[in-house]
Amino acid sequence: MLSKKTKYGIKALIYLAKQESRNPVAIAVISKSENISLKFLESILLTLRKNGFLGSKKGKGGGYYLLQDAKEIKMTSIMRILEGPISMVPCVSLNFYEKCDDCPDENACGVHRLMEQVRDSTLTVFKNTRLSDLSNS
Amino acid sequence: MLSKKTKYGIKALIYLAKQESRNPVAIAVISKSENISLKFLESILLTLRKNGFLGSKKGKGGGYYLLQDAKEIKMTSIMRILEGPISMVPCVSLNFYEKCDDCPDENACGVHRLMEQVRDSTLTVFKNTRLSDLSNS
DNA sequence: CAATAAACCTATAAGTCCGATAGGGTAATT
DNA sequence: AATTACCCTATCGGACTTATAGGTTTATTG
Repeated sequence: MLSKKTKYGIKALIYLAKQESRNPVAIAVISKSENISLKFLESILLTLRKNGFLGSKKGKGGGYYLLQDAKEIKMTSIMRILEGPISMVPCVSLNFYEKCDDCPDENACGVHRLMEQVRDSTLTVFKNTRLSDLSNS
Repeated sequence: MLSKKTKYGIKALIYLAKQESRNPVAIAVISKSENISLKFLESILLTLRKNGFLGSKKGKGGGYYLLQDAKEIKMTSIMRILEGPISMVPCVSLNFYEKCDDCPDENACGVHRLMEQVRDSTLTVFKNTRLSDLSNS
């Protein structure tokens, strides 16, 4: 399941990508437009800023803005920051690998092989989608 | 994330598919072989039986066995029984659809469109994989 | 027919994680 | 100086997952 954190985060990024200028947009504005709890969104945008996606400006007229062009932002990187692993199982994760307790031999494990395929197909979608693909139209 | 319930369920099904005969296999046997908590596995096999995947036999010499040929069992149906929705978001689910609270127009939602693609690509994997594909080799 | 084996069923405990809230701190504008 | 809006930490309630406990029923076997 996609967490609301990720869902809201992507929605906010799309919102910012739709802006014509790169003027800061206040959290409250995004929050109202997208029906997202203000405080929750606050924490999400904070992590997006800390991870280099967003810049921020304090004080009156302040807010968040995209640091890169939406065409340059791959969904893989957004997903990994907000959601964490893309794989359904840690033993198949490229960026968040963990061994299974129960499984003595990954190569002999059918679940492992199945989940590798799922990971690859999902990854293909995220790799081929940029933020701009979601904000246009 | 794939729940342990699903992971264990699939492993048990693979184990049963690997049996040469269709003689019943006791839960305890599978539990030990696959390092799965006995009681937990018990409840998983029970739901698999109630959903028509497994038959069971009580008493001494009893256990569980596959009802269909492993070639006939699609991963989609296993996943939907054990894990529930295949989509990452309810608003995109074919079998477990739910509307989003926040989203006024699904077609205008970028997350929605992205997750449709993820659903389709994952679904393709599950549709093209049968239990026999995981138990052979 | 008694003993045993193994599936069946319900309840519940323990733990974890998510979503949300609270409350104040800090920096920039007016 | 006052206001605005981002920054940061802590915490809470609820939901879900994993696992355990304990007993019931059915079938086999000696």
